[in-house]
Amino acid sequence: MKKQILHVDVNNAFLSWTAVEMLKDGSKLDIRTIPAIIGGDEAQRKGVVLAKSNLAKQVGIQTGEPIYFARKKCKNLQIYQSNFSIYKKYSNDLYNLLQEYTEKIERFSIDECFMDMTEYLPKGKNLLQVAYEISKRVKEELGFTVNIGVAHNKLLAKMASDFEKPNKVHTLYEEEIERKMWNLPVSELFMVGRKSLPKFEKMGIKTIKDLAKKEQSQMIKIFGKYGKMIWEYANGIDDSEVVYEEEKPKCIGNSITLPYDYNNLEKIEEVLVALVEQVTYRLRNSNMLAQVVNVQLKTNEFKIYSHQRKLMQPTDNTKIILEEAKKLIYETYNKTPIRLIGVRVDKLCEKNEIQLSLFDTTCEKQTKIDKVIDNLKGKYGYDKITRASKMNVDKNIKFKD
DNA sequence: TCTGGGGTCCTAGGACCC
DNA sequence: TCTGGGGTCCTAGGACCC
Repeated sequence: MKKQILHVDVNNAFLSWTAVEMLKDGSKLDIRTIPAIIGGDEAQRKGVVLAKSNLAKQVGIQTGEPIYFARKKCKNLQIYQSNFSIYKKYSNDLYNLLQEYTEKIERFSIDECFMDMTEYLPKGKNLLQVAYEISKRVKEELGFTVNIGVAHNKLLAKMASDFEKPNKVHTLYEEEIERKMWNLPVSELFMVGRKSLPKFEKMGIKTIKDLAKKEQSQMIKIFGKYGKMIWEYANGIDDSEVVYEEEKPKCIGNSITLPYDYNNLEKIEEVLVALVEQVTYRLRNSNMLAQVVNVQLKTNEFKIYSHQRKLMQPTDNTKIILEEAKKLIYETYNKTPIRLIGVRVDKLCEKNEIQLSLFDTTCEKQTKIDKVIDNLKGKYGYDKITRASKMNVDKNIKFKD
């Protein structure tokens, strides 16, 4: 039986949600109707475009580009700061509304959901009618608009939701692939990024149809697994399921671009402490243990070095992970100016999956300290409680909760 | 490029085992 | 050692997504 899939994608999510929040706060201005972007803090060297209004898009502003360039393209561009706690709230509002239609919802990102409606179509309604109903309700009840892709698999639903925007519903059934999808440039295909584009061009692949018409064996020969996947995508083939049960994270990371390049291991270490504290806090909150610690340094020339090491035992202990991270930093740092520092814990496992007896007794004291601090953070706010070491960190750096 | 931050997945190469 | 072949595990790096 064919699957009945919807892909719901919020139009200009961060910008729309900011607009709705501002209107709710009494603003007379709807920033969706002017050239506007959501961006990071330029003073903190995080000045990239995170979202744009349609008018900003019309002058050629692109997501991910430096605000500096965006401003050049548009003199009267309005720039608003991102606020992820607001985005999370609106994302949840959307998810709750969608849940009235099916329990099989995959939260693909903060602003995108896949819905498997196969066993959940209401009597007398088809998939397309449900899509229109959702579209209308989201706009009326939540105040922002979505694009909805209607198809028989996830890939085609996702491609469909990317057609004309905003506030549109599009179908992409198998018999429509040739007419609606094959004429698009191959760069529009999901999972075709800027690195593979030049390679495709050399092979004479310009459109999705060009890719679809290549021999699959040739694509596999050149690109391996990746080649197989995108050839199937170009042909509208995708049998993956909507993953509606919440999955445990596989890694947890935190990184920060520094306000200026660091040349000094001590300063790097101070930042590292704050990053590790946040990562291990989240790790404990998710009831997981880490088996691998990874650190990452980005130089002023954007070269990225990373080092990782497997731990003797899985842990969620701040001190153990910090010690490992410090060692890794010593091994990674080669005295070039550092632009970004990152810490990640990897190969996570469930806490109850492993034997805790030995682990518990060897670092009982540290575990208790972590617990006390976590409780205080939970009670008074993450940023209100801090270890003494973090007090020394550059006052210019704004860490995240 | 004056180029963020959070993830997932894949691959190549080396170490080590029998 | 002028050293085979297959398998697993580990690390570094890179591609892609939003």
